Amino acid sequence: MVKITDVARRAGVSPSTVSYALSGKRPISEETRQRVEDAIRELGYRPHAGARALAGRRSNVLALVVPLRSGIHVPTVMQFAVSVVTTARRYDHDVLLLTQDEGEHGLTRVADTALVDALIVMDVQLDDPRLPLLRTLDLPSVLIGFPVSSEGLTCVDLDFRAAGEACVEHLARLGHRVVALVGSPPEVYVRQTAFAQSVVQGFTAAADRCGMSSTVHPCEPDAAREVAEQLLREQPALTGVVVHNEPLLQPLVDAFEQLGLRVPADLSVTAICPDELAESVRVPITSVALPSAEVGARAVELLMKKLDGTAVPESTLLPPRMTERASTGRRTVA
Amino acid sequence: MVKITDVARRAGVSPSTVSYALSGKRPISEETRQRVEDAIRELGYRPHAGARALAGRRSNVLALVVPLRSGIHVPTVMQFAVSVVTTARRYDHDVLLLTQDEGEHGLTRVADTALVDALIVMDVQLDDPRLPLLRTLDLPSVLIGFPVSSEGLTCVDLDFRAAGEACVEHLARLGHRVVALVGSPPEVYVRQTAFAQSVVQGFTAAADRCGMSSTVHPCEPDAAREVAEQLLREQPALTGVVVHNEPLLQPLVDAFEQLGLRVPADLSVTAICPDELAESVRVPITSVALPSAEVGARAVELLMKKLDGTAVPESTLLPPRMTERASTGRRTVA
DNA sequence: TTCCTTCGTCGAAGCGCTTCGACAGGCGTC
DNA sequence: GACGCCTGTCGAAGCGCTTCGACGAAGGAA
Repeated sequence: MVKITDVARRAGVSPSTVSYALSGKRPISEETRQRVEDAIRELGYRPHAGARALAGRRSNVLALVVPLRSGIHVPTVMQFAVSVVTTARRYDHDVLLLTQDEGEHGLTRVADTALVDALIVMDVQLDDPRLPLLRTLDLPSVLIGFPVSSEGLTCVDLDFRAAGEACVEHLARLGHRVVALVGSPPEVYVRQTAFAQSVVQGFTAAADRCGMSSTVHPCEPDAAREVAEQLLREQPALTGVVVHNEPLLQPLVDAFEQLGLRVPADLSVTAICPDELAESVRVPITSVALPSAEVGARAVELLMKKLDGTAVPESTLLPPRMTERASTGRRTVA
Repeated sequence: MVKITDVARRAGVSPSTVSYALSGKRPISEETRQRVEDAIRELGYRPHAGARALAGRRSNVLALVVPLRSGIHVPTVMQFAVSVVTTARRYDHDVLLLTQDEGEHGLTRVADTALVDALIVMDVQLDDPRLPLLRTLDLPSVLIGFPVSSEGLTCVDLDFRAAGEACVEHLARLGHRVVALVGSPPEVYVRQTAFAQSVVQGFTAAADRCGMSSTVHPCEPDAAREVAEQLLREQPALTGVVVHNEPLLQPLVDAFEQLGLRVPADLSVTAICPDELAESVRVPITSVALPSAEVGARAVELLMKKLDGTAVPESTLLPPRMTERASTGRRTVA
């Protein structure tokens, strides 16, 4: 293994000079820096991560806690994780993967052993048991999602409330008067996951504001047909649907069509989902994008600022971005 | 931060004794061990990961390289990753997440900086550019999937060839004579991904051996309808289908039914996919399980053995496990 | 009894890096 | 010209842990 003393000898300087040339924490003359860089290249030097972490009190590793529970959309999680890793690499950090099942112990462990410098926690619940811990831990952290109170924490997410509103308002502008929200599976609401509730709130508030009649339907991933039938039965005047349930989107559209409704002629459908998904449905769906990659990148950027000692806002709500596609149209008077 | 000297003082022993009590690398009297453990508990001691890595030349971290490319089934990857993390934790290791886009540099980097002790590489291609690197790197590694030659490497995977055979043989036993394989998207074959090719080989070989007529159809994820139509047009005598393409499974079954074929009365369908998926289709599918969790666990176990210095077999092929469900039946003579 | 082991513990020497204080030399200022 | 002040570099002191060699005590073999 080639170490810093080898580089120093080769460049004709002291190890500390090599270190400073690398970190830029003290001025080094251009000429010396060049010699050091050459030596590093020639010897193929790579600083030892453990030694660096020990002496520098920074491991340059972030922990990412991913959810495992049912009802979450796996590709979205994965896309998020990849974006976190990619962004972290741009800041010369690596990412340690933790699963939710180690729970709070996992967080304490990686924090206490100084394995990581900071934490990213996904799938935060309104009243998440990890919050007190995160508040006392002296590691910086960023949460994906919003608990009841984000006081003393840093949270990022799509503004789901605004997303719900945007869908309704879009339908309102198109003349629809009766709308339904087909939501996540019931267990997601029972868990009090913030984002699911926010959508409901935004949806309901906007519908009320626009004087529309609205209903909400939590829904299991394989219950497309039943929900479609139920909706038509209970709400014959329904002309607008908002879907906030990724795996259900395509089946639900299929079910409506099988029940004789044309999209968008008879029924306008909007969704809150990744753009990719919205575009892959047979009738491309007008949707508010679920920007996992952006959220991931943003989370890392916030964390880097915090590690620098820069203050960051407690909450970062990404504004919804709606893309009109083929699945929505003006209400045709029956 | 509480450190080993604090523990030592509290227990009335030297730091080295604490270290040995913890690692078990030298005999320690029961009484001393007890005092040390008490001190650790009382003080809440956690060894510093960096210091440990520096002195002990082991970071207790594994790198997991996950694929990002199109055509792979994301939930399967995720399930695999989770299983790797869970198993690694059982051996007191953590998992660093690397994405494929850092490529070989990522591997060299984490190896050279001694950030990790070992590597798990997913989505290996027949002629993977990373192979020479993995052979020369002195870190132990395990590959998921099989390249052309696994010489000097350690590879684990489902025995995809046998899986392909099992599907065909199952159909053969049921009296089917004309079968088709609906495979992964063309790009997967172009990339020479081993597992996809193995399925084709097994499928074809078994069909030949059984005197069946067989064809193979790589297929894009959204081309269900087209493929179904094409199959019926080009092979009117077709009565058995093997699907090796997760996202396509449900749509393909739907398409067949829409074309007037009942499953399994008119057409028997088998698949190679996660059990979970096979069970979630409207007609539960007879399938060979894609045991991501087992593969992940096995990969970690092999790695742990290698880290111990134990020799392990170069290739570990998990035998296919087939579960009969509702989608296959005896061929009804037309 | 003597000698050789084994057991249980300690002290000290590192692991490879960062960082602090020091200092030499060059510059601008009054 | 004396002074202070940057600029650029060095040496040394750790960071918290593991491990090696040493050593006293206890036990067994001869």
